[in-house]
Amino acid sequence: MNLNTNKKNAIGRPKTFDKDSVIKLAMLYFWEHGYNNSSLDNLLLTMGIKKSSFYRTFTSKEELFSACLAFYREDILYEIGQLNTELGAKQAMLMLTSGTIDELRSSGKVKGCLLINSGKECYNKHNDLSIQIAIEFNFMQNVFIDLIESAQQSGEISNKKSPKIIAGRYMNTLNGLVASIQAGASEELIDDIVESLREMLN
Amino acid sequence: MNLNTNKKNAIGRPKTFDKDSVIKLAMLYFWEHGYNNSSLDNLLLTMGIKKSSFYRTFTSKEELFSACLAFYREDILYEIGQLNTELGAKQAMLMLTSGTIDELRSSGKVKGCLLINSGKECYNKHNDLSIQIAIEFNFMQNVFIDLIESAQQSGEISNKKSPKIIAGRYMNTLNGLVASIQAGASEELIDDIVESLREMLN
DNA sequence: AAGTTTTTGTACTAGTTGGTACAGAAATAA
DNA sequence: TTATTTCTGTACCAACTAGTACAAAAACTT
Repeated sequence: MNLNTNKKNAIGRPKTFDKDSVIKLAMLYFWEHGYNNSSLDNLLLTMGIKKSSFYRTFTSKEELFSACLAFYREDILYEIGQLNTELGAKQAMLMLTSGTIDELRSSGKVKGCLLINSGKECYNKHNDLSIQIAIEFNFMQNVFIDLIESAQQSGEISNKKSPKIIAGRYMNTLNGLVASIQAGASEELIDDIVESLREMLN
Repeated sequence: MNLNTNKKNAIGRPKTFDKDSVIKLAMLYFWEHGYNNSSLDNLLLTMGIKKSSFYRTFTSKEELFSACLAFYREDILYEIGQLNTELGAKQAMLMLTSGTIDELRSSGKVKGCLLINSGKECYNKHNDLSIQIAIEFNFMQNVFIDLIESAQQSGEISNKKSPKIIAGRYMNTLNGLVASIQAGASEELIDDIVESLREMLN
């Protein structure tokens, strides 16, 4: 993707970085370290741009994070879409769980969902961000509801509860699993919650 | 409780504050604001003591928080014990859910479990605290397992799954509920997760 | 070459952070 | 009164925070 495609004949020195690319890098850093624990200096290092360039492109750290939340939503949406066409809706949903466990086994840690992490972090403190997080969260819920619905229609899932209920409970349990892991849950507890997640999609 | 009971004849000016009392005040502040977002200055204000007195009693903010985590565990343990003798084990467990919903309805917010909140906050960043959180978390899990077991024996709960599994899933779902609320979940989603929590204890 | 735009680099601001140092007042026992 | 201990108050410290200001170099179009 050429970042100057639409500006081939622009006057002056051309931009040397793509806004979306640095947003993605920032998003990954935020995801790993959290909003408050991501200092602007560290973000600039991972984005590979200087402070002056940053403030020419973004108005504040908060606005950058806002862009990252939107990017995250789009990114997940794309990934889920890929998994859905490759493996089907049920397996796509199960990948959310197995991906978390794989991450834990390989790195010893789990990052969890950026929206859930940020929801906790911004709750009470960053009102504008909390409002956006709620919007993104509910958007994602609807994506998962559609997945469950199509898995029911294709017969992948025989559970007759409404897609809304299945999706809500599944995602809630998955988010609980991440919290439990991060609080130091035993292998035994983790394994059983994973089992309960699998049962939900039968 | 007289704080000088065991020091009636101590030489010098007697202590004017009780260590446990200020730990409790600090715990409540940490619980509401989180570890990183609780500045020492604000903690000192709520504890009602001066910096010099603080560092005479505690060695650091981290050590204070460690004491708060232990206090929290003991506090919850006592509260659960009270509910257990007053209402029985099943109702005591259900109170964890209804208390969360009551808190949401009356204040518009939920604090969640201090251990879960701190687990997320300290994960990757404060190793010593993470270790302690894991210990406290697993201690609490065992408390809930005992409650489920006694509720099964008394016939309050007819669910035949093992107490470990029921307690694990119940607490995991409750922690997920808090995360969902803080991320901006709809009333409908909240209501159904509460319903699923009730079903678990049938 | 001239004009335009984005880059880098350095320096700075004002506020907050956890923690230290120390003087002096207050409260007690002996 | 004296010794002892804890209290308050004030003044620091060094590190870090998000954000600003501005000069100069670099890369492009015309």
